[in-house]
Amino acid sequence: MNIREIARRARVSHSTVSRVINQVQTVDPRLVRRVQAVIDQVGYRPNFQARALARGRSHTFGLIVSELSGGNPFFSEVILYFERAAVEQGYEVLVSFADIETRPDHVAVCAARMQERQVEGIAVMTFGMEEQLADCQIQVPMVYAGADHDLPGVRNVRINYLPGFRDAIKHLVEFGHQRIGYLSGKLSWSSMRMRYESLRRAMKIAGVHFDKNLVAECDHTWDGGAQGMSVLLNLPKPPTAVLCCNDVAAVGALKTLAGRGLHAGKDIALIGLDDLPLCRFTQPALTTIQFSPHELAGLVFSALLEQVQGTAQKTNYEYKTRFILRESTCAPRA
Amino acid sequence: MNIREIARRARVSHSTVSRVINQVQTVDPRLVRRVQAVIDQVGYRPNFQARALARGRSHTFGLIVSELSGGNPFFSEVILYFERAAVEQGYEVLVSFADIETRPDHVAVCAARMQERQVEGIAVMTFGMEEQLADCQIQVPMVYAGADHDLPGVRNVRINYLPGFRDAIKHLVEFGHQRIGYLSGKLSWSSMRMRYESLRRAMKIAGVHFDKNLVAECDHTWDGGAQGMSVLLNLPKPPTAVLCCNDVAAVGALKTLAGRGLHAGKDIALIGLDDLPLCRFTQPALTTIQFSPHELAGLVFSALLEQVQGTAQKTNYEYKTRFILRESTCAPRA
DNA sequence: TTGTAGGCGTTATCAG
DNA sequence: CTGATAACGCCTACAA
Repeated sequence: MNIREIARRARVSHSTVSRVINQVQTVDPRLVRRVQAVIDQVGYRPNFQARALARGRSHTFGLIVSELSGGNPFFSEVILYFERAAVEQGYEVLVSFADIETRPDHVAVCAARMQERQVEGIAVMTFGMEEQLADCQIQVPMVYAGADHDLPGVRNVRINYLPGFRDAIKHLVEFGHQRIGYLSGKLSWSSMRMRYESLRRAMKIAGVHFDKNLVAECDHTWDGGAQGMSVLLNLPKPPTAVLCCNDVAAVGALKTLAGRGLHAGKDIALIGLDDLPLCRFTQPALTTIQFSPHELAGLVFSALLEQVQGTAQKTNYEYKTRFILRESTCAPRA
Repeated sequence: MNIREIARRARVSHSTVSRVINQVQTVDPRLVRRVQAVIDQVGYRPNFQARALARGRSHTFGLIVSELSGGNPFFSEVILYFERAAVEQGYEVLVSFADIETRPDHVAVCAARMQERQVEGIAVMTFGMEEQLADCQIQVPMVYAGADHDLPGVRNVRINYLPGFRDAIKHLVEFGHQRIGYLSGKLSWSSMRMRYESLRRAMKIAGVHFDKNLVAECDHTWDGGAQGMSVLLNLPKPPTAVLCCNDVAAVGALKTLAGRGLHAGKDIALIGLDDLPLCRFTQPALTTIQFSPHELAGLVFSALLEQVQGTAQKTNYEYKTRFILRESTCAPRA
């Protein structure tokens, strides 16, 4: 069923059908009704691909997230809210999971596939393994989230981790903590480097001595957090408070603590990052640094839309983290 | 940059370029090299939309999940594995989140949008609110996951909850439990009805008295689980063991227990459903009924592919749940 | 206001 | 084996 068949049945030309479909106001109301009747009757729906081809616009965006997202609820929300924003603006979303761990070029592969699909823009939310794209030939507007340096001609929604870390450290210092540890993700990821740097700056601002030995570079996963916390606890003088590179790692850390009969918020202070819905349901409820997938997805989408529409006024966007106080912190324990 | 421009630069006809792109073997090797050189040089990529239009195949599938998935890691894995399977077969995936709570017709709206995009098939993984689609005019193959009855002309990957529930109940009965409670999701969802029915059957098989008063119909969310557990604990004679409609609700229940100074695996037996990665990291590690998003996504994708290719031999597919023993159960407490 | 003709980028069917 | 030519379904001047 196509536009010509509708035209035949409604005894008009296919142009008229096209006009009716596109709500062109200059069509005779009687013809509109006649055409619409046929359309409704046969349940006709315009072919988006043909439309895109003729108009030269696909009304589709690409969204690349990292495959590690699998177990991490953060990304599922990013996808949800990005998609929702897109649909509101009449866009569709092509999602790709880039296997950035084992295939360094996978982001580029995904981007290339999307480009074949004529996406009008691509949002890259892999948080730290995106530099590889700098050299590959992508011809459509791209927006990154959380890249550590602005690539030429590419928009980047910067993540400002400092406010969150600063208030977190301030909070710990008020409790009297001086030995503050950190469960870092792999520092080969730029987002992990940024978090690490923000922590250092926050500690400097607060005037706390930064001890490199209290940093465990693990993996921003459940298991990674569990292992990292083991490492910290096995130190001759373990930290009295620990920040984590994300909530998932923090929950992993909680397991290790439990295994040793320790309680966050009582024996040790623990702080996560992301503010997953889960945080409200751990024992104790996890104090964290908010990094809202909802807001971030909205910001990235807006940035991409502006790029595509050419209405971009701002040259850089920023997402500010903030500290969320719950129950997993406490004063240092002797 | 299009096929004609490549042709001009390589001094051949666009047909030849098309043949080179499509690896037609009968082309003169010298021409192949010449064309390929130009393609590489200008970084040309074929326009998938035009291709789809000409071929009459979009190589795209639609995947509809429920919007509630936001906070629930289960769906993020479903999307990941479905997409991965699709890409392996040369398909792309259009994901939609259906807001089935507040917009009863949203699944149909999403499906319609996908149809305009010429998807070759649609997978509906909303687990229980899909009946509304029975009457809407979708012209492409569809596969459901976990619908409670087989709709005409529509494939359904049945979820067999019984094995998981049967072994779970058996396990509890061996511990000596007789007062077994259940935290159900809304029974207006067919998947929740199916779980409920499977539980009843499992208890019948085990010869345990089924007490309707020990069932709390809440919501399959973190908060829902927390509230439901409150209801059960407030009963004059609370259950000694509780099964939950999913892991997220179980984690919510854990919070309520903690708030009352009770411990799963010590004071009360608690069993979830889904086997999220998170289960290994709760305190105690959550015993659960496995419902693997990975396997399910693979099964649904295969079913859809078979439908589309017309190679479907099986008329029904089944996913079997299974019991996963961890540490959140114990003998009943006096 | 309506219809005709041409084009979007590709594939497919023919002769040559 | 190659190259015109005609689809695919739609949009859009331009002409009527």
